[in-house]
Amino acid sequence: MPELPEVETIKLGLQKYLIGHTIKDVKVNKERLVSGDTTSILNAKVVKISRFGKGLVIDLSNKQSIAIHIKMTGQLIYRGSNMPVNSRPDYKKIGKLPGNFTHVTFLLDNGALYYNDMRQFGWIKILRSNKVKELSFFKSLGPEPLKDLDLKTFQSIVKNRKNPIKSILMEQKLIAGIGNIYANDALFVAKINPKRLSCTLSEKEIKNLFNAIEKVLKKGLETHGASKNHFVNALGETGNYQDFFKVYARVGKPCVDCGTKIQKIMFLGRGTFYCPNCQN
DNA sequence: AGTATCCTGGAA
DNA sequence: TTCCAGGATACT
Repeated sequence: MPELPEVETIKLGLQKYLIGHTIKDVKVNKERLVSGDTTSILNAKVVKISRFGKGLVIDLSNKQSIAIHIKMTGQLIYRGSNMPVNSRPDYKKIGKLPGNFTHVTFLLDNGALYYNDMRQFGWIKILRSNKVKELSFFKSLGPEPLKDLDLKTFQSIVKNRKNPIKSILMEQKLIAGIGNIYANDALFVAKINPKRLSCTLSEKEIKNLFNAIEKVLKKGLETHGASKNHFVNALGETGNYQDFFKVYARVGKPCVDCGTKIQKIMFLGRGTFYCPNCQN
């Protein structure tokens, strides 16, 4: 599921409900997904929640942190102790918590945070706050779009390589946070074929792509993420970006610009969607 | 650059 | 029953 807009949406929700609250207990049902000492965060207060690429970091008052990557099917859902669960609008989708896929539960002084992960690809690492940046995932992250990725940096990333442009967009070491959905849609907005080698892009195309990345990520943020599959926000509610997909998951449907049928191919091991007319 | 891999469920 | 799924990594 989750790419930059989705993880950012979760982050904003967690900030709202967790900051200033104390972790009273941690229950781990799937040891494989968790590393570090869970007792080291008991009675610590949540002071800060950050996102780096598709990763989340919860900083605690005792200089410990919880680093989380939810990968494909992870969910972080908060339920306050005073929320009447059965009446929640998301209850039908999420159901009882903890549920079958709840692998970790953080009990707080104001409720609980549940980590669900059907495919169990995600991870939660508990460690000293000053060690987070040493984790290989965070250490190797490239610049953040909408933040420290400027056009000049983007140009040098693109020009100096002869990889397919789609692989560059999705490479977290080069640019943080873009995954398959937003890579597909950004390439469509910029009218660039996903297979094009990056070094063959003109100045104009690079600029268009840079703007397209901003545009689709901002739309993703505005619509609170894409909930085609498992993504839900910190309250278990779905997002709306799936209603604005340009090409992603729209195989056989008409291109929003020219009406040509959107094609799907397997490329770089991922479903790749494009308009054969607009994206030559 | 391509493929297998960690898992499970839903769609075809 | 087979294939596919938005991630990241470790191989060839």
